[in-house]
Amino acid sequence: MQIGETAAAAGMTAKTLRFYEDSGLLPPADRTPNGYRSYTRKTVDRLEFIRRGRAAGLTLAQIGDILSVRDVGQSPCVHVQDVLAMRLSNLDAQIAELAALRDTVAEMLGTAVAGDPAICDPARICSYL
Amino acid sequence: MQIGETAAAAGMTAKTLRFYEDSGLLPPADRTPNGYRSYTRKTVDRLEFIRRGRAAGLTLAQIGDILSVRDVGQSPCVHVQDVLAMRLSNLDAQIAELAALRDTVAEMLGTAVAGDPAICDPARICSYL
DNA sequence: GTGCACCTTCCCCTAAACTGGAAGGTCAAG
DNA sequence: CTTGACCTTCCAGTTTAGGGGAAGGTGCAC
Repeated sequence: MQIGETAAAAGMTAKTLRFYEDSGLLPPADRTPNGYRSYTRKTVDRLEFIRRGRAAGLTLAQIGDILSVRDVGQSPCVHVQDVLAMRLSNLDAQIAELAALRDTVAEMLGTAVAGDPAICDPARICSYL
Repeated sequence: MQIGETAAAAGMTAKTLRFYEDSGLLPPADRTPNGYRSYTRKTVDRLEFIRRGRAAGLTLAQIGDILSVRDVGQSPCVHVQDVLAMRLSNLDAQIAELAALRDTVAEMLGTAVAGDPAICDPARICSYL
């Protein structure tokens, strides 16, 4: 597949794929004789993984860490285990943090819905937030 | 109050206040005869509102929308509800993605632990770390 | 009258994750 | 043979939320 088709399949632009290659999230693409990048279905899978990570609010660097561990397969390497364990606890911490924020926002929203808009005092802005 | 004192009262820096003024989140400050910006307690309230919004993960643009609705004399409550509801559903989606990713990583870790660490070649497998 | 801590504007810098555009190569269709 | 849709590299700009630091004014204490 050419870059545009691959990008479209993953819901991205060709620019983004080149950017990911430069950033090390994608390995240097195979080239056809004319110099065009050539991709396979596996690239689309990888891009979708990246997209899900981005949707989860991970940085490209964090996603890259996970991918690079994934790239060595199911290696029994102790260091890989360490990295994975660390990623896992980072993820747990991040989830806990977001969950706490979620509760805070839900509470703000609860207050907002419970309040009578007519009573909202413009001078104090809005006491919900 | 001078800018530094006001900023400190809101847990911010003077730079941030000037930036908020430039960004339209604060109205152009009153000036003392010597040209210094002069603030009142109301400014601190506004800054604290901004800080709470930021803590909830709202962008300055979203906070600015809420403030500008209030600034034309309308109660921003309904708008605040909308923004908070949207933020809440963003958070839920983000948490769900992170949880799915967490499972993936946990599974990778399970596979890694199942292997035999003794056959790990640190020079080859872990060189990218 | 000199420090010192404030304040002012101005402009540049940061990181992350792209996006746009220029200048040019490739290829199938009409 | 040319048009149009692709592709290539490279360089530059955008956005978010400020931070750094220069060059200079102000005001109070000693």
